[in-house]
Amino acid sequence: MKRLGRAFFQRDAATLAHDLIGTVLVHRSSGREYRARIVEAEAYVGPKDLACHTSRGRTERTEVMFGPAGHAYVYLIYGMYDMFNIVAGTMGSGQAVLIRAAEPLDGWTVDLSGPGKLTRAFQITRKMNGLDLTGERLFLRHDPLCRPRIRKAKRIGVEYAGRWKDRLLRFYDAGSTAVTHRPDR
DNA sequence: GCGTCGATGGCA
DNA sequence: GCCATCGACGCG
Repeated sequence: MKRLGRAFFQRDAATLAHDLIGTVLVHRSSGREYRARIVEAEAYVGPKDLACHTSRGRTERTEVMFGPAGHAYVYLIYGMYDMFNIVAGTMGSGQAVLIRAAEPLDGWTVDLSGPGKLTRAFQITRKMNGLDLTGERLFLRHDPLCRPRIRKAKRIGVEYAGRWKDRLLRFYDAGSTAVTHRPDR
C-alpha cells in the first residue's frame, strides 16, 4: 500500500476530509505497527469558518495550522482529551481536518469511535503537535481496495459557530458502525 | 434506552 | 467562561 504524500494533504480541507475516508492511519511505536481505517473526519476550512480555531487569529496554539500541510495539529479539549487533526491546504491558509473515528485493523480490539477515544488508543498526544505525517512514526496509507460509501453531515459540537454550524463539512463511511452521531437511522 | 452532568485544564 | 468529549448515573 502506498503512503499518502505531501501533495495529497495540500488540498482544501473539505476535499482532504472526504478523501481521507477509507485510508489507513499507522502509528509505529516500540517496534509494533498499530493500524486503523479512518471512517469519519471533519473539515475546518480556515479563518472565515467560525468553528475553526484559526478564526480567532494566529496564536501560539494555532501556529501549526498556518504551517505546511501534512503536519499534525494536536490540542487538548475539556482538560483531558487530545484531538488529532491534519493540517490541510496551502501554506498559511489555516485549515485542518479532525479525525473523529476509525476501525482498528489486524485484530486490534479497541474502540476508536470518537476523536478522544482514537487519540487515547493511538497514544497521540500534544507532544506530537507539529509532527510531519509523511515521516516514519505516524503516517497514512492508501487502500485502493477500500470503497467507502461516503456521506456528508453537520459537524459535531460547533453550535456556537453561527451560520457555519450547519455546513456539511463532516464526512463518514455509511458502511461503518464506528461513526459517531449518525444523522441517518 | 434515553437525557443530564461532572471531570479537568488550556485558552482567549 | 468556554470548549471540535466521554462515561457514569438516574430514571421507572
